[in-house]
Amino acid sequence: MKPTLRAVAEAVGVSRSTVSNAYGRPDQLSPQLRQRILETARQMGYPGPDPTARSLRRGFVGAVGVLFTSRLSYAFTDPFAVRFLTGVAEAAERHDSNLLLIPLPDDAVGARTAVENAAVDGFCVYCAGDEEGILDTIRGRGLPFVTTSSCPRADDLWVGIDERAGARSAAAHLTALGHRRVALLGHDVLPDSPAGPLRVADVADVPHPTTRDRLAGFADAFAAAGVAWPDLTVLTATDNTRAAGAAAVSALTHLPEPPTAVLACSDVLALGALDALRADGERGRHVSVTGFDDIAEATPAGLTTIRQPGEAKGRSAATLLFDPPVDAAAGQILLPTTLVVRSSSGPAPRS
Amino acid sequence: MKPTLRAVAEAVGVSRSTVSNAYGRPDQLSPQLRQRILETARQMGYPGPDPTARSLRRGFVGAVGVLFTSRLSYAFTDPFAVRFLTGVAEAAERHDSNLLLIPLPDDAVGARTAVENAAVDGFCVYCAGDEEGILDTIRGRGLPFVTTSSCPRADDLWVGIDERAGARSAAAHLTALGHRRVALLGHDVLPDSPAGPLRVADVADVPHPTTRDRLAGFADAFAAAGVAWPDLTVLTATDNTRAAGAAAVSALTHLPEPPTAVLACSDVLALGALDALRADGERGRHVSVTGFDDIAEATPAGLTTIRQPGEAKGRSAATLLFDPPVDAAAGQILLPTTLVVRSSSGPAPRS
DNA sequence: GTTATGGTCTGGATCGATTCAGATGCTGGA
DNA sequence: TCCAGCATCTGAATCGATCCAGACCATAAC
Repeated sequence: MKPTLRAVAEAVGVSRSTVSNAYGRPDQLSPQLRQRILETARQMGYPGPDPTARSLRRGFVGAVGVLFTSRLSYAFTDPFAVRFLTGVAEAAERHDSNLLLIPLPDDAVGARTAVENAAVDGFCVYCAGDEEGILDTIRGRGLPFVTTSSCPRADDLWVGIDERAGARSAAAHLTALGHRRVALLGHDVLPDSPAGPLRVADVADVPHPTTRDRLAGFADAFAAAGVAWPDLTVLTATDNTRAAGAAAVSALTHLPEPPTAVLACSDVLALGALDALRADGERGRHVSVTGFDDIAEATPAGLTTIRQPGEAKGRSAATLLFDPPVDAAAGQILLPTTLVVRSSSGPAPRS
Repeated sequence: MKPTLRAVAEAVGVSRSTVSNAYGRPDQLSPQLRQRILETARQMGYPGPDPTARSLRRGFVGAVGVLFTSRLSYAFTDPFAVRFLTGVAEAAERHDSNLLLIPLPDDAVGARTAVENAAVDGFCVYCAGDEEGILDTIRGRGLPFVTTSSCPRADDLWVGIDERAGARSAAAHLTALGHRRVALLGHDVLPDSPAGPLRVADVADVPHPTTRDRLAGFADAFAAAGVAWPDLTVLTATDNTRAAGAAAVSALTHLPEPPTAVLACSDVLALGALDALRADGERGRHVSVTGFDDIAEATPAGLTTIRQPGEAKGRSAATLLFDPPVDAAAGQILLPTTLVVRSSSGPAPRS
């Protein structure tokens, strides 16, 4: 067993306080004594104050938790999530904090205990499924947190974009190009539905807030162009991955009258859609595709998409957490989005 | 202030032990009492046992630390690191552990304290600069760890590839194609050197173990083809990023007799090299480029590279940490590498 | 020769839980 | 009736530190 601070104190013949001070408050004891303590500690193989004991006494941990929905390994499949994380990491670093990655199990109780058991000073909530439940649990612990998806209370910290408006501009771009018969592609649009086309009575029924807002934005623009919600095809993917996107879209290619465009709720899904359409040959090649996020792969793929600042989102979130603004109004940060037009979108073929 | 377990105990009129058992060992008390305790706890707003106090007493934390060199935000710029992390995350998940991402400052003392202050049950060391110093600090804490770069002691846990052999096969591919005048590209080849060509007296002088091994592997193959070490151009990039790779290579394009191939120590550097060469126009387009890792972007870019299993590496590392093999020999896992030939490499132009 | 002043160092309380040996009361079997 | 056996609950010790009020001593000032 490794020696404790107490053992070092006894070995040197001083009080525990003094040894503690030798590490944490060098100005509280003479340099000579400090030197002697550190030296014997080294000889005894004392690794320094135990981090856990220290945080218990001090009342803070030095880590912020980042909450992800579903399996933790999925967190990294979306490059946008990685960019967000990069931003959080950057800010955490500046505040000498570590990052604790916390996967949220799908079941509500599991998610609850995950949040309750995390040893952290605060949370960044990146896209949690059961947003409300999670947030309540965090509030229950009395820890500060920042959300990045929708539904914050007025006094919550939040950083995000106008999802709906962003989606609307992507869709407007397509309506301007003449597209009317289109498919909207999201993941987990309705709970437990299989990949492919789906009947969604009302956008409001979609549980996942981000997906809901983006679909609503798409619908807005098409409504303005005279295409009502029931006339839009909705596709659901089983995951937010390229492969799942491809799988969902491949169901389309067999239709007698396939849509002239696919509007995806994320770039990974959009890239998957492109994969599926290209596999379909000449016919698929003329289908327009738009994404959302503007991840790095979007550029070489020529994907038209909505750009949102990923690192900035993460950075702002962590910064809000570390230095909460005195003014509650400054606790909500709205980041800009931009429509980036590339080669994946073009005029609708006239029928 | 949030109530503590003690407060709940007093409110219900039972001992603290009993409340503790209500949470941690339901079989130790009657269901009715347990129900009553949980109910009052809820009413009082008790968030459940404090994670920090719990880990102090229990002696374990439920988190593994992942150690990265340099700034944490860099950890995510290399897709290969992300894949490794994905693998670690997957295994950690299965063992109900969280991931604590730990950035290692460049200075030795900073790195030391970072390792000493991390509240974790063990470490995955992903590519640490001052490998030896870091490992000694971990050993000093008496915590288990797994390394992924070289220099393990015989009784250390390790998972990795034969870096040198992998690099050798990439280089052999190029020598077979007739390349003799080539440049080797790594990052931080020598400490604090500016981007571009560099004089390296001996490969052994390169501090970064992975870079050293790969350069040595390149050199092996060229030595076998009659090209001695001093005749190989060595380029250094300031970072392991695409941009830095491009910057390092752009210095080459102005040479009267540019190399016919660039062998990079990583795919991101290789992609940067391609960027720089393409910017150079027709001339650059005929320079062969090879990478290392086989990240996702390598495929669309047509990059010839050495594939190593990223997720598997991470998964094996975490698994070794959680279930240490009884047999010390099983503590070293060697993963395979494969040469993947794509369009970025071709025959050397005859001069 | 006192009294401030200030630098060092100590003791004991405390952070918030878990653990384990043992107290208590109840049931069933001999 | 008595005791073993079981389920239930308690108390005190413990995990490994940090914090704070005060003790102690030496020097400086009046």
